Amino acid sequence: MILRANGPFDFGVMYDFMERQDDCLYQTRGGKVRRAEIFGGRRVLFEVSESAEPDGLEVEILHDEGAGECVVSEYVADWFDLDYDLERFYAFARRDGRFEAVTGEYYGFRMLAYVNVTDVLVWSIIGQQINMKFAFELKRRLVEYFGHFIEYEGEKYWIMPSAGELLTLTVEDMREMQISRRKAEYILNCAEGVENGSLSKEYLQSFDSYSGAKTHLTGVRGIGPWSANVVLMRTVKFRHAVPVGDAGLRNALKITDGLDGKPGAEYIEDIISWWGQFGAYATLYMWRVLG
DNA sequence: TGCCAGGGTCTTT
DNA sequence: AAAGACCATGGC
Repeated sequence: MILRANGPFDFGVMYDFMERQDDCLYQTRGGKVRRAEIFGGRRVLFEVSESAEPDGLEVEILHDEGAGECVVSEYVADWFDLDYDLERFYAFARRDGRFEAVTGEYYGFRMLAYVNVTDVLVWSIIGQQINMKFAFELKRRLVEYFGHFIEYEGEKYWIMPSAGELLTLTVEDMREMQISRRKAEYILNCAEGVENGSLSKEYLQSFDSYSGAKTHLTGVRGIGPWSANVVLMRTVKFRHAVPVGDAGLRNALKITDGLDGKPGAEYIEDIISWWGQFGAYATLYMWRVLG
């Protein structure tokens, strides 16, 4: 089946981006992306690739234990953020010189969302203050510990464990994976929140204001302003959300603004205020400045 | 080698 | 309110 985006979309640009990540929950090969998921206990493996039609993508289900096309297409649309009116961001970006090069080079690039709230919470904790390569390795160890995968054509496609399963871990279990003691505590704390509903996707989506949701998230131990904004940006899709203090964003601003050193908090706050409802996409494109 | 990495909490000034 | 210590470890 073919899905179409609300405005510009370039699967090739997305693929190049995804290829450079090392997320164990999807696999890139030969221009196609494969992912296994579980919906209501039914596992499914699907493949996403370039479509013949412009601004769209092709979805093919390779293995299905009863999830159905509808659920998968909804998932993919969410994952690639196909519903966002990207042209509106581009219209804004034309008034900010920082984006001149990147919006041209990466035209049709959209946010790669985290559909699964447990996934984004774990990532926003593991990803705190360590290099990305190591962070992806830690996530891989955590995921593979639970042994959920679909095997297809001799390859394993891993599935994120549920929050309930994460709760069966101890801090010591995660220490053996080289996850720090603090982060292990944070992960358990967040898994508990997903289980009891205080961090469920439904609940986070029920906030009608960005600041209300942010206040709720930062009240959770282990979730600071950076992590809260990662969750709000990439899962709940509040378009104002910017991971304040993000090292990549600061490095990018240093380049685009020709600064001598990294910008301070005040400097960034002013820019975020200017970006307004385009903050999330502005951040994504700023990250592309770094290559 | 030493600093940095897509930070956060807890303790001290 | 703001600044510092500490966490942990790999990458470059």
